[in-house]
Amino acid sequence: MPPKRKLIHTARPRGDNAVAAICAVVRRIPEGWVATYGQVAAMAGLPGGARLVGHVLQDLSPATDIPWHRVVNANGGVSYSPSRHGGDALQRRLLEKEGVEFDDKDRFNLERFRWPE
DNA sequence: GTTATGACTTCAC
DNA sequence: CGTGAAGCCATAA
Repeated sequence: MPPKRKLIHTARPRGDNAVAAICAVVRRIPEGWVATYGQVAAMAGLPGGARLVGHVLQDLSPATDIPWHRVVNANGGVSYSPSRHGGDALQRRLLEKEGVEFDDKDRFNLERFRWPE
């Protein structure tokens, strides 16, 4: 057994560890439900890591089995950005296919579709 | 090392 | 209900 490491004063996993934690959480989101970036971050043990969640999702392979489209922002809507190259529109389409209803402001009832855990 | 940017959030106005 | 500022963390230049 290697000598004990000098110091690990962080209870918050970083790096690959964080990526794995985030993926594990997102994978648990049931079909027809959604979770916010902040919610996913908190569940992964990364309070305040909402932006990190976004970066992780952007790095995912296009053929990933992770339901990335069920991760939305705190306004109850899809986060639109030019850097997504249309992936944002795809996200909305996938959500609608799973039963999430958008209003004319491109938002849905977060209280109703938010993953309860 | 610093600065700028981004699939974010929250609070003040 | 919209806007702006500050906080947050990783990445790119």
